[in-house]
Amino acid sequence: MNTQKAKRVTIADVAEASGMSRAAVSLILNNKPGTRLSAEATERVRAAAKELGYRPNAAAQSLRSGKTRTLGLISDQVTVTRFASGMITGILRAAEERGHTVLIAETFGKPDQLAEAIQQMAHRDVDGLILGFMDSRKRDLKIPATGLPTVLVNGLDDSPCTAVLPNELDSGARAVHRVLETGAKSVALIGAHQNAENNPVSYPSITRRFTSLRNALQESKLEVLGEWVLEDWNPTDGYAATAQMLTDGHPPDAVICANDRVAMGVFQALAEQGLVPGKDLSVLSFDDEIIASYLRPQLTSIRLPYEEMGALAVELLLDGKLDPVEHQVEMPLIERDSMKAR
Amino acid sequence: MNTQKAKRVTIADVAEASGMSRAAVSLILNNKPGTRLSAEATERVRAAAKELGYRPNAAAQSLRSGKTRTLGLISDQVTVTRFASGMITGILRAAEERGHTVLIAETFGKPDQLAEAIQQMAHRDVDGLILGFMDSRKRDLKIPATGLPTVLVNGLDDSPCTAVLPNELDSGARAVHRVLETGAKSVALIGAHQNAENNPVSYPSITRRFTSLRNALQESKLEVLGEWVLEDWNPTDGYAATAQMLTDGHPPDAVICANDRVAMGVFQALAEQGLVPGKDLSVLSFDDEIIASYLRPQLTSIRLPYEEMGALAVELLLDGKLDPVEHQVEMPLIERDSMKAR
DNA sequence: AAGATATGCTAAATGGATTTAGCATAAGAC
DNA sequence: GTCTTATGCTAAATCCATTTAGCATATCTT
Repeated sequence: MNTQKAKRVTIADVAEASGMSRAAVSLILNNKPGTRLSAEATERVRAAAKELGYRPNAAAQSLRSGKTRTLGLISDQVTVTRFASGMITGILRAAEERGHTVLIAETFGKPDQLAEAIQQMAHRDVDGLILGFMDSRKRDLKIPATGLPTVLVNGLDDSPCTAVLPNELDSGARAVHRVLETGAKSVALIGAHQNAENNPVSYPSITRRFTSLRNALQESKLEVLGEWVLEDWNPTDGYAATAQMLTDGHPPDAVICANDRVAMGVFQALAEQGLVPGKDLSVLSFDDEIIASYLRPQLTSIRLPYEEMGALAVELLLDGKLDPVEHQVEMPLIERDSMKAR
Repeated sequence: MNTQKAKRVTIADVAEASGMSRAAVSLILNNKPGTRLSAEATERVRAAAKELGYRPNAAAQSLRSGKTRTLGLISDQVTVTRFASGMITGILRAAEERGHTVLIAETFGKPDQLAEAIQQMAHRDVDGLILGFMDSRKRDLKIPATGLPTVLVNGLDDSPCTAVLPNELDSGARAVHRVLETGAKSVALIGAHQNAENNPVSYPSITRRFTSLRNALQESKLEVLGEWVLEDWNPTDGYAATAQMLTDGHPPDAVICANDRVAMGVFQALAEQGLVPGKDLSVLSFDDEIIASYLRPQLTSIRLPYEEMGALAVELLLDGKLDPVEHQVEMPLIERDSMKAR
C-alpha cells in the first residue's frame, strides 16, 4: 500500500525510462501529426508511460496552454435543491463526453456572491461558464466582464446573453391539446400567474406558459370554469384553491395545474371529495418533478427538460456558439395515469 | 466592454507598474512574514495590484505548490438526484469557507466509472477526495491507491476508511421516545428492513435504525401491532401496507415509517379511512425529505443530516484527520404537525 | 563526390507564481 | 577607519508539459 507519497510521475521520468527526450515523449503521447519519430521509439515511450502510470500534470498543461478543460457551473440554488438537479446531470454528462470537468459554486441565492464566484472561476481559468437558475426569471445580474464564454440556463439577464430556456412558447398549447383528447368540455386552471400581464418580461417561462395556455384555451371550445391565482405554487395553495372550486359548483372535466406541487394539493382536495384523477376527471400538470411519480395515481406532467438544457449549454460553450440568442428546448409530455381515457 | 481578450494581468505587470521585482510582489501579496520590505513599497505594490485587478494564476500556483485548493466530489447519484442534495450544500459551504473550490464527477451508479473518476481527480491534483453516496451501503469500492486523502460520506468500504455516517445508533430510540411523549400505547412499524438480520453489514445505517428502533420498542411498554416489511420504500408500498393494516384491525396510536416516501403512502391510506395524522393518531418518519413538508398535515421526521455530513467531510479532509474511523453525525428530530399532542 | 533532401531526434524557450540565496547599501560598533 | 550587522531588495531556480527551431546523420541526385 504505497498510499502515502506516491511521488508524481513526470514526463521527465518517462523520458528517462524510455531513453528519449521529454520533447519526444510529449510529441508521441499527444499523437502529434507530422513528427518523424520511429515506430520503435514510439513503442518504447508508450510502454514506459504505461509502466510508470504516467498522467500529465493538469496544472502544467493549463499553464502552458491557457486552457483548463474545466467548465464552471455557478448556480443560485440548482446544485443544492432537488428541483433542477437534472441540470447538473446534463452538464456533467455532456462535459465528460467532451473531456471536460466541472467546477461548481453556489451563490445560495445571494446576488452579491455571483460576482465573487465568477471571479473565482476566472481565477481558476475555466474555459467556460454556466450560470444556472432555479426559476427562469430575467434579472440584472451585473455579470463582471471577465471575457469568459458564458451561457445562462433557465434564466435571462438584462443585457443580451446566450441563454437556454425551456420552450414554453407552445407548452400550453400542448397541454390543451392533450386535454381535448380526453373529450373534456370544461377545464379549470389552478395556479394562474399573478404577474403574467403586468410584468411580462420578468418570468419569461411562466409568462409564456400562461400566454400559450390562454391562447390555446381561447381557440378551443373548452369552457374555462375558472382561473385560480395562487400566492405560491405549493401543495397548500393548490389544495385550498381546489377545495374552494369544489364547493362552488360541479367539478370540471379537467384541471390544469401550474406545476406538480400545486397538483399534489389538488389531488388531496379531490381525494377528500372521493374524486379520482384519471377516472372521474383529468389532471394535467407542468414540470414533472419527482413527486409526479409519487402521487396516486401517478401524475401526467409536461416536463421541464433540465437535463437537455444543461447538455445544450455545454455544447454551445464548447462549440463557441455564443451569439446572444435564446435557445429553446422542447418540453416533452410525460404520460402517466391522471388523464381520463376518451 | 472589453469583454474579448482581457489580456491576463500577471505578477510581472504588477512588478513593472510598482517598480518592484516579481519576487517582492509575491512576498508582499502573500503577506510573508520575516520579509524586510518597506512599508512604502508594500503600499505601492498593493495599489498597483488593485489598480490592475491582478489575480494570481491558479495553474501557476498549483504547479509551483503542488496544491490546487480544490476538492473533488465523486458521487454515485448525489449531485444528480434530489435526495442527498443537502450534502452538496454542506460541502460547498465548508469548502468555500476554507478557500477551496469543488470539482464534481458522477459515476451515475456505475461502479467501473469510479476508478476512472478518481483518476481524473488525481490527474487534476485535487487536495482531497470526497466519495458521496445516496444510500449508506457498505461496498467493495476497489478504490485505486492514488495517495489522495479520501473521506466517504454516507457509505463504507470493505477496506478501512475515513467515513461520515448519520448517527442511526440512537435514531430509533429517539423515535420511540417521541412516540411515548404522545401517550401512545400501540405502534405499527411500516417498512421494516428485510435484510437487517441476515445481512448486518451491508446497510449500516438502515440496520442500525431498525436495531435501535427494536431495542427501544422492547424496553418501552408499547404494544407493537406489526412490522410491515416492504419491497421498496416508496409511497405505493407504504400505501398498500397501511391499507392492509387498517382492514386487519383497529388503527394503532402511532405509526413509525421507514422514511418519508413510505409515510406519503401511509398518509394516502389513512386519508381514505378519514384518519388524520396528528389528530386521530401520530405518524413519525425518517429522513426529512422535501415531501415531508408537502404532506398535509406536515410530517414530523428525523432528519438525515446531509448538510452537516458534507461539511464534516470537508473539515476532516482539510484538517488531515484521516484515521480509518466512522464519524457519526446527530440526526435532529424535525417537529411538524403529524404527532398527536398528549 | 559534392550538394540537396529526408529522417530522427533534442535543446531551449515558454507559461506564471513562489522561494532561496545573496547582492548592495546604510547604519552601528569600537 | 575598518569591521560587523541590519535593511531593502532582486536574480535565478523551480514546478511540468508543450512547441519551435534546428542539429546531426543517413539517403538520394546527378
